Formats: sequence, C-alpha cells, structure tokens
Amino acid sequence: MIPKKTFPAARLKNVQHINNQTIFAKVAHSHSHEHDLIDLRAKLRGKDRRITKPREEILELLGKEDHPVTAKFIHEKLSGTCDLVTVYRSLKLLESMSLVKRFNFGDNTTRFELISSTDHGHHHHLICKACRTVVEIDECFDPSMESKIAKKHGFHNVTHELEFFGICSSCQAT
Amino acid sequence: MIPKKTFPAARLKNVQHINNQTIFAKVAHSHSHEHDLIDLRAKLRGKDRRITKPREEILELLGKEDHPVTAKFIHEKLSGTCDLVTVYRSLKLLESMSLVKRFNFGDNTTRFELISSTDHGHHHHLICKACRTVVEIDECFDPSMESKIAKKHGFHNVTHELEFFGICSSCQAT
DNA sequence: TTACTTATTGAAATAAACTTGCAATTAAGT
DNA sequence: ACTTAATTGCAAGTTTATTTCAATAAGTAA
Repeated sequence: MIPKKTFPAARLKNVQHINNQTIFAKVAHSHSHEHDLIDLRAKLRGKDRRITKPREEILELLGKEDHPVTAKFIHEKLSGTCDLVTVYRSLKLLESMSLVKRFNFGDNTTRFELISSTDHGHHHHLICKACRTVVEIDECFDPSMESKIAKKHGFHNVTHELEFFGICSSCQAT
Repeated sequence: MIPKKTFPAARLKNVQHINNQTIFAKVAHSHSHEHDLIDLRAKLRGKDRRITKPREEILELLGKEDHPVTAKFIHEKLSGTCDLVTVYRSLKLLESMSLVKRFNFGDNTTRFELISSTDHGHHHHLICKACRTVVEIDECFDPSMESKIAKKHGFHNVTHELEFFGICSSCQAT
C-alpha cells in the first residue's frame, strides 16, 4: 500500500529490474520452458480437461518471466488474445495442477510464478519496499524447524511462505 | 481462496480456535493492554494528531485478540460505534505509528495484530489451510541468514515475513 | 471429414476489500 | 467557551477477483 502511492509508475508498469540474480533465473527458466507445455498436456490428458490456447500462452509467458507476475500483467502482455477472466481461471487451473505457484507480497494483489522443475517452486523473494524490485532467493532455513513446529502443534503437511523486504541499493541513494 | 470455498462458515465468522498457544498469548496481551493506550497518547502528542474514541476502541479490541484480525471483524465487534472506513483509516494510522502490524495469510484480506512490547511484533503464524485456525509461533530462524541475504544483494533494512501453513489435528480427522 | 458432446471462453453482472471526496463533527489549544 | 483543523460518516468510486450464461471450440467417435 505504501509503495503503491510512492511509486505508482513502477507498480503500474509492473517493472522488475534486471540484475545478476534475475538474469540467472531467466536462463534457468528458458531451459525448462517447452518442458512445461509437455507437462501441461500430460497433466490434462484423460481428465475431461482441454489444452487451450490461453492456457498454453499463459504458461509460455510465465516461462519467460523472471519473477511472480499479476493476472493483470499477464492479460496486458497477451494483449487481446484472451479475456482477463480467462487469465484468472487458467491460473487457478495451473495452480491446481502444480504448474504455477501463488505469491503475496503484501500489496493486495496475487502474483503467479511458474514452478520450476529444479526447486519444485520452493524458493523465496527479496522485495524492495520502495521500487518493488524482486530478487529470487535460493537460501532457506533448516527444514528441521518446520518439522519441529509441525510436531509441536500437531499439524500435518506443513509448508511455509517466506519473503524478505528491504531497500535495494539504487533506492538507498535517492 | 481454497479454504474460502471449503469452509465458508469459518471464514465468515472469523473463527479462531483456542489451544494452549493462544491462551498463553491472551495472558501476555492483557498485561501490556493499558500500556498500549499510553503508547498511543505518547505517540500522538504534539503531532497535529488526535486521540479519538475509534482509535482507542480499536487498540483496546486488538489488545484482547489472540491473532491477527480483519478490518471487517473489528468493525463487527465494535458494532456501530464507528464506520468501517474509520476502522481502515485508524488501522493505517496505528500501523504507521508501529502500534499495529499488518499480515497477509494468502486469502486476499489483510489482518492486523497489536505489536506486543515483548517481541516488537516479530513473530510468525501457523495457519490451518482447512479451517484457518491460527497458532502463534515464537521460533524463528538464525538472523544471520537475513544479514547474509541483505549483504549479498546490497539491500538495507531487511526484514522478513514468514508464515507456516498446514492441516491442524482436528482437520486431519475429517 | 463431419457430427457430437461438453469443457472452456467472453461479456456483463456481482462481490469483496479498500479508498476518496466532502460536509458535518469533535478533539485540543488558547 | 471559542476557534481551528483533524477526524468522522456517508456516498461514491477503485481494484481485484468471481459467477452466470450463452456462444465457442477442443476432443472423440463415426
């Protein structure tokens, strides 16, 4: 909410700056890129589900993105090929098929990211509170913490969402 | 979103079950309870800001709650004493004064919690994906991880949001 | 290919969360 | 008590996401 006001332009255009981290991510993605479409076909087969142009296009677009993006962003990028409603519906489907993961960076909009085969979608983000630049983070804490918490409170299938927030180097200057 | 459909009643009533953890939290809160109002007065003084009934009431209500609650929930609890808009505005003010913290559990609604003097608002939650029960978590990972990430990417003032999700013991049965 | 079945889409309406503008109110200094 | 301006309430407006339903198109079988 705070950055929404302070940097409307950045939010509107959904700018996501490039740095070493993201370039790396981009390379990693383009490798598994066409594999995702095969995955889509495989998962849809024999399930009263259909392989449609919007679904393929959204998956392809996500494959090219370095960071989680909003439904609105996808719709704009696809400019006219399908309705925003279809984007929402497709993302929900792709999520249910574990091809896409949903993120929330605290600005009241959901972002979606392709689940890469390497980390199974489990990684975290470092977000600049000023300009909303996103950096992908590989590090994670010791998984024993999770199982300890699960055991302590009698929960099963415990997972976690972890995001880091701060001020990036270029925003520190200004 | 998924639990929204599966358990509409739980979400509607904003049910938050009681267990050992939450009872503990309640006790801890009621101690610092009146201290928060003093805090409010101190922070508002000499700043062209006013101590108003809605602000006091919201702070008092949050002091009695064990878990983050929505603006809507606060408005309903306060039943008619002030408008929902005022709740939103007050929460924003209280947040800016570091008296309240904003949380996002991935269901498209913001929840607010009083920042306790003991942990300075830094703690995490374990949320049941089925019934939305919330448990307060004291554990956190080694802070060196945070500084490492900050340094690596040239970020300053790095903080984090960490939430755990799973299925609670009573939902496992059903 | 053609026909058939039904999942999927688009468009409009709806819902929910949150914000904004403005006149009326009220807290706080004098 | 008077004055000033911060705050509130109400109505209207945004934004994000979902639902309804007729039209479309994907997959299957002849």
